Amino acid sequence: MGRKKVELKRIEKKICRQITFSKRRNGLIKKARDLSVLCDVQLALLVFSSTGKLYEFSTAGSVAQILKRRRSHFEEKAALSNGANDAELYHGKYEKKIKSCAELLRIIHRSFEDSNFEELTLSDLEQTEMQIDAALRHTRARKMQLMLESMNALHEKVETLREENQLLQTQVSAMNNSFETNGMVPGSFEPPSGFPQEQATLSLL
Amino acid sequence: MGRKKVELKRIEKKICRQITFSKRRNGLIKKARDLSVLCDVQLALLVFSSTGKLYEFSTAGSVAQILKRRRSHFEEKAALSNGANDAELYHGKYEKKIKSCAELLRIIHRSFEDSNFEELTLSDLEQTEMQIDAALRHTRARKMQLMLESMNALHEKVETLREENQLLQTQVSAMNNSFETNGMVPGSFEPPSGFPQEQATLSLL
DNA sequence: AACTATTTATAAGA
DNA sequence: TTCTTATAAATAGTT
Repeated sequence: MGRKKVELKRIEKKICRQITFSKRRNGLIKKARDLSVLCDVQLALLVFSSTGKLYEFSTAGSVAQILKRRRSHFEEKAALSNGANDAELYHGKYEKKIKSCAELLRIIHRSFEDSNFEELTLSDLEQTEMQIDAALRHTRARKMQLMLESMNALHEKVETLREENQLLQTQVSAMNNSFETNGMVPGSFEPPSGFPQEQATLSLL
Repeated sequence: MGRKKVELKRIEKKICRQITFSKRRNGLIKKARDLSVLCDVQLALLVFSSTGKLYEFSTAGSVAQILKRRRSHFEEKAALSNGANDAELYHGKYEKKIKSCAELLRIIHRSFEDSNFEELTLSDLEQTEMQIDAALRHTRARKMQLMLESMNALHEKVETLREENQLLQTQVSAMNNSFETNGMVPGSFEPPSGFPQEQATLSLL
């Protein structure tokens, strides 16, 4: 629609490309807006120019809302094809949980790769979103718990070793003294250099 | 562009609305594709029909890729508007880091407590959302890094102490032997019970 | 940025 | 749904 027909291929002249981009981007956004008004639909349009600039348009106030809705959409689909329920996910036996996790991953994967979204209904979206979010927090919390337990165990180990060490050092000193008071050659069993008192090195922890 | 001009308002007749939706949706996608080809840009288009069906179009293979790029985009933006850059955040001085965090918290607080919360535009809020989300992931990543560093340091400390310990034990044994060969009372400097060999206790770590 | 000759999209009808 | 076609809208090249 112009003075002459244009080929559908990248416009080589940079200036022309930029001008066309500007014109057509506005046109596209106008058409998107018209569509949303005329047909009462929500939509979002994201455009990255060749220079990396981002142009966004959406009805529904914000692109984020559309993306959220999109996420819910997929989550619902996942929920429908999901065999595992809450109880299994959170209170089941070990095998069940593992199975559920694998299931969950599989479902998530499928959700984001499949193309037949048409089969989804909207009824349980919110609930599914909550479930996945809960699963995420659950996983994170468990991870943190394990890490902290591990660190506590390490701290205890360090303390135990340090105490044992101190006792041994005391012993060595006492024995050296004993040697001395018995007129023997002292010093031969001093701790080798490179093993100092080990007291102020743990500031990082 | 049709037999007559249409008003820009919701089409009331459902049948007409659906037909128009179908036509214009296709038109919009075609225009989007043309724009991406002619001007060498990446874009994504998400449309939810009034019946809840999702229609997606994107260049770049998948919508997910565009969304990922969008996320990166906002993260960069957040990083730029944040006084501290990556290097500063990770290797900067304490004060700088604290300042950045305090700044962030202040912004978040302001966002949620100000009486003119209502006056913020949706795009403001969306940007804030993206920035906070980026900060969250940043914080999590940093936390993990520090925890893993800390655990590594602890493991090293344990190893060091264990070696030192072994050396001391060897010393004590040697000294006891020395006492013995010199006809003195042995055993008085044996390690007290409760300090066993400490060899197989670290399976957890 | 504005103009305008053309092409393109599409509303209504079949 | 699909096609047809009159007409509205978008826009390529120009100024």
